Amino acid sequence: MVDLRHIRYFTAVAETLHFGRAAERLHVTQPALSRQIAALESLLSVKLIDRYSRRVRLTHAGARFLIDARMILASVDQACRNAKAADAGEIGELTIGFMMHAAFSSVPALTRRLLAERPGVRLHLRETMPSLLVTEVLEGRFDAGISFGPGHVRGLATKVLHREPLCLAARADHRLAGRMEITPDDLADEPLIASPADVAPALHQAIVGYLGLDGQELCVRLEAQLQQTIVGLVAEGIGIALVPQSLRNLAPEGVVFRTLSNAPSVEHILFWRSSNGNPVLPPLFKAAEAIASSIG
Amino acid sequence: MVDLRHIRYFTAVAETLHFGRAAERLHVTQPALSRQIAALESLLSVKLIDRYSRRVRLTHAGARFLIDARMILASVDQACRNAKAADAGEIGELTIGFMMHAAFSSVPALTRRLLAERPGVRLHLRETMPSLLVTEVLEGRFDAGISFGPGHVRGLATKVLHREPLCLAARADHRLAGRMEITPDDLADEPLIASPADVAPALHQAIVGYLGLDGQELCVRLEAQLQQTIVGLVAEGIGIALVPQSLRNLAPEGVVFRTLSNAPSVEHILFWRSSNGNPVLPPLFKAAEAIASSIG
DNA sequence: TAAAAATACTCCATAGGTATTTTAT
DNA sequence: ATAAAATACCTATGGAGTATTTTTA
Repeated sequence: MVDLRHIRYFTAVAETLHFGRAAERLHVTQPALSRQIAALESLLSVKLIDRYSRRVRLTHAGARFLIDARMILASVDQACRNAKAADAGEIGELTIGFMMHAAFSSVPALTRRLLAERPGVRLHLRETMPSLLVTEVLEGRFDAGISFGPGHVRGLATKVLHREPLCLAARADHRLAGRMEITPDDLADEPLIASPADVAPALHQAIVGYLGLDGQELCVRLEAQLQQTIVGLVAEGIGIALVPQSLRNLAPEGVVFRTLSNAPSVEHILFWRSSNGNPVLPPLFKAAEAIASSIG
Repeated sequence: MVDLRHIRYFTAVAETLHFGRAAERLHVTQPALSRQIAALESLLSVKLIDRYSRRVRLTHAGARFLIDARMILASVDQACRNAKAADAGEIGELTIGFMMHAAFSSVPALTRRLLAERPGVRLHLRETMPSLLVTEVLEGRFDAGISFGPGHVRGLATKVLHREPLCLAARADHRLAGRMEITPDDLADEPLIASPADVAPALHQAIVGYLGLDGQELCVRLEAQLQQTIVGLVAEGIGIALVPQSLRNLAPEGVVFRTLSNAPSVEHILFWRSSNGNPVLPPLFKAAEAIASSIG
């Protein structure tokens, strides 16, 4: 069976056209080299080298084999380096799922930093309904997720990526649109549009806490999973909402955003399965730490 | 040093994800396989496989290495087949030099047949001054040449490819242009344009023989190496010429061709260095024989 | 407890080394 | 006569086999 020794030895002879010097280059003796070349020719049933008493030449088949042999040796070398690079997280693939509106805040910051640090990494970004994110990460289809905190889930590790205040989203003709600053009292009788508690517990909690409804049910006129859907409904005049500030980036015409006094914040949390061994995860944590440290 | 055994063994384990079954597939025992995989990981300093007590999984580095490993094994296989194919003349390169006007007769016939028989062969066709052809072939820059017979040259082998009669080329306003058939006597006093004897001995001999000038000097008004140059000079009214029939294919306006009674023929000869070991030469001979057998 | 991989130990196939021969210039 | 590859013969590395142990689900 042909093996790399044959190919290495052949390449040395083909390149020097001299068994003695090739043997020297390979740190073996000339007879050992002669025998291996003969063995290779016998395995292939093809003469690769013409031996004359004072010089050596490649046959046409040998010239062809040299081309392939060099390619093979380069491939083996590359394969070894690739394995090391993959182990070090320098090349590889990473799939990140995220709630959609993070596409305008934490996702670009995180990916820009990771790719700058690891140009060999291929990222797969998957906009995903928040309700599915944790499952996808736990079951290994995503390496990491970004949402408003999955809470404490066994087997998940987390890191805060980004923090942003909530603000009021209302249509321009709404009575609160004229105010410069909004207080919880202003919102007391207003029916809100919001996500269900189970979809975004942290966001829900921030809103409930801000309104001072300890234990009371939040009065929700309409539920939607995605923040941009909520803003869309605000634009239609169906209600008002408390949404993360970054939603300004994708608001439709006619919606205004107003600062809340003592505004509560929500966090974008990066999370991953603790047992996930993808070597690209550590560089991702590092990128996450770097952008988290720039939180105000 | 990594060798193909490591790569073959790893691929088997990676594909079965089971050391026992992989060992069976490889016709070795499980401990031998385990040791070789461990040796590979140690050579790379990278863990390629995660072993659990009841199942085996690839690490990320292992998954990367599997991709490369399969490619390497396929390349080795291909390299062996290429060497055999090159040895059999099924793939390879062949350089053929030829006198220019053969481009309209023997060259297309020969190359069409060779390439139909050997689709993997790459042909390099080189239009070449006849005076250079023999040297190029003898010195190995061309594998074969096509011309009007190089005569007997030590170290060259030859094969007749094509035979064509000579005919008269004259300008339309020449006195012989009106004749349907020309005899040697008609040409007695006419100064001819022709190639020097050393450039195309066989052609020269055919003309001398036809005119019945045993030993006498051929009366040549003007010499040129290439037949198409000669026809060009005929078109300018500088003289007449006896040229191979295939020159009709590239005659300029105003030149007519007239049949010679008992016209002599010249042969297109394929020749090559007898010691040239290019495995594509035998298929070329075969193609040459096939088209030669269709000579009238 | 059992399936599956790792380890311990032995053996031998084969790659490599030394000395010599062959070959063609 | 000599440069260079092949051959003969011996040595020893390391890959493979058998038997056994370790590991964890």
